[in-house]
Amino acid sequence: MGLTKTEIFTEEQNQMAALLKAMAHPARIAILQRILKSNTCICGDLVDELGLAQATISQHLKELKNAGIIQGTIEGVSVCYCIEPKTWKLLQNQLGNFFASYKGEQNCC
Amino acid sequence: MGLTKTEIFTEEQNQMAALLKAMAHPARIAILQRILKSNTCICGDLVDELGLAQATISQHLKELKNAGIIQGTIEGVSVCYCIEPKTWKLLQNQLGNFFASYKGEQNCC
DNA sequence: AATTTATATCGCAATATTACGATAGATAAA
DNA sequence: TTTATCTATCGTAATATTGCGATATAAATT
Repeated sequence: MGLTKTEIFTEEQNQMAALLKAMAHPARIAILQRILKSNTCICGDLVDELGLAQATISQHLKELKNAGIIQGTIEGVSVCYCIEPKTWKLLQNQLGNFFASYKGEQNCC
Repeated sequence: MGLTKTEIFTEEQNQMAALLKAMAHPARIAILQRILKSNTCICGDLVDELGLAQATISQHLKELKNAGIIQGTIEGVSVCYCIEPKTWKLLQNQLGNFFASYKGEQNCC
């Protein structure tokens, strides 16, 4: 096995899980924080800032890009990464609703 | 390899990644949704509702419990799971701040 | 054209995850 | 006490992830 049974879940559940999974790594959190911090986009400064090899960073960026969380634009020699607004807001809403649907402490546990 | 280099990241980055990772599976999203939906706690109804084997569900519940997202209380023969309010609110805040720190579309990508 | 610079991809090794059958443990019911 | 019920754990197979060196690609500079 080792293969998630996506077919038994809803589209929404699979999508949310995929987006969370793309974010669920400290390096990718750090990359996103770095993009968010600088108002402008981020190129390969990441390799110097995080303590990971260039190949590894490139792989993490690819995962964030594949998930649709960031987008990259070629800017001469380097590539310019920034947040993909559409996905960002979608996930923000989904998570917002999800967490807000918790109605406080119950009386059973 | 295959081992995340947690030592080069901040405590906050590692914690957030760990919590997101615990949620980043459609079955675990479904479990959480089920707990959230019913105002009371949830025992083993999950095995009938989701299309996964009992051992698999138990494993997913364990992961959510280890991450501190849910808690389980033994209730006779069955076990009663519900949200762990502290972790829930922590993650809610962390994610809220994280997503809110995006300052809209920039001019470079 | 040759060189430098920035990023992507390949291939690999180590480790982690997912799923499940089989089985164990623990409480309730008969 | 025996049986039924519910959940946890073990063991295992299939697959995925993480990290990196080596190498490829592609644009800019000399």
